[in-house]
Amino acid sequence: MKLATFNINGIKARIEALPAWLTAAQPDVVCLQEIKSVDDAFPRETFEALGYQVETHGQKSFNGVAILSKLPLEDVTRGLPGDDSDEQARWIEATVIGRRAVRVCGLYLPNGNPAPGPKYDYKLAWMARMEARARALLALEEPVVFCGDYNVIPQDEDAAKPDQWTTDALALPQSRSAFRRLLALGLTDAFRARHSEAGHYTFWDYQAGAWERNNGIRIDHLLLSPQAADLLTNTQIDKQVRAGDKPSDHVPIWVDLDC
DNA sequence: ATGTCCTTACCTTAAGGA
Repeated sequence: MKLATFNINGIKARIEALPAWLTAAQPDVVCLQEIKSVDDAFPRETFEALGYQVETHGQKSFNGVAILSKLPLEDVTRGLPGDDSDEQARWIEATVIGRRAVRVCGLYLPNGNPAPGPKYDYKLAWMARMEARARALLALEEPVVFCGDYNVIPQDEDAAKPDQWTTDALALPQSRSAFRRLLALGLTDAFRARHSEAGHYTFWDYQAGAWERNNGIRIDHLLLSPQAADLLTNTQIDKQVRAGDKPSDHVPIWVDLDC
């Protein structure tokens, strides 16, 4: 089962680049972030024609997540538990029926800038809610994958220029600490488990020639429950997508699970 | 380097978010 995550920065703007990557990469399951679309406006037919079931959790203008899957999906749920007043569309779950059933959580973690401030408070509260949800799913002792745009640079080696991020919500100690708490639950950062060296990124800002200078950061992650980690056979970042026509500022990252 | 891109609304131009 090839399972990917991709922050597309607007489904309308990526209506050519996303199908092109799907056709080339052939993932079984894709979690999308920042679809920036309400459910009714999502161009589902484009992806159904490529063989994908489409489940969206959108909102107007901002945020919005979706799951595309060539394998059957069951028990789709929308929204991160823990705050009924939260109206931001940043979380979707589904069970993928492959040779084994895998619970997939697609997430778009709040950016949190400027920090300190209410946006940073929201980020940290959201991460605490995610920790609680992860704890509940881990108790099932089944394969679970938490994938998406975490808006967290886990360590300095995950940024080309870590000095540029020291006061940013993506790299502040509280953000990194909350990310480490997820790992401490028993989750595995799939990419870091297979690639120990520095210099692998999933995001390059549109500004200031970040791509041309390879001034990137690694903020898109797939965290695996122990039962999913046991099935991990491969994981890669599709960096070349950033050099394509009309690219997102993020690129896809994926895992292969033996199931 | 105040450097770009996407979306929406106040819609041929600016603002908010990232």
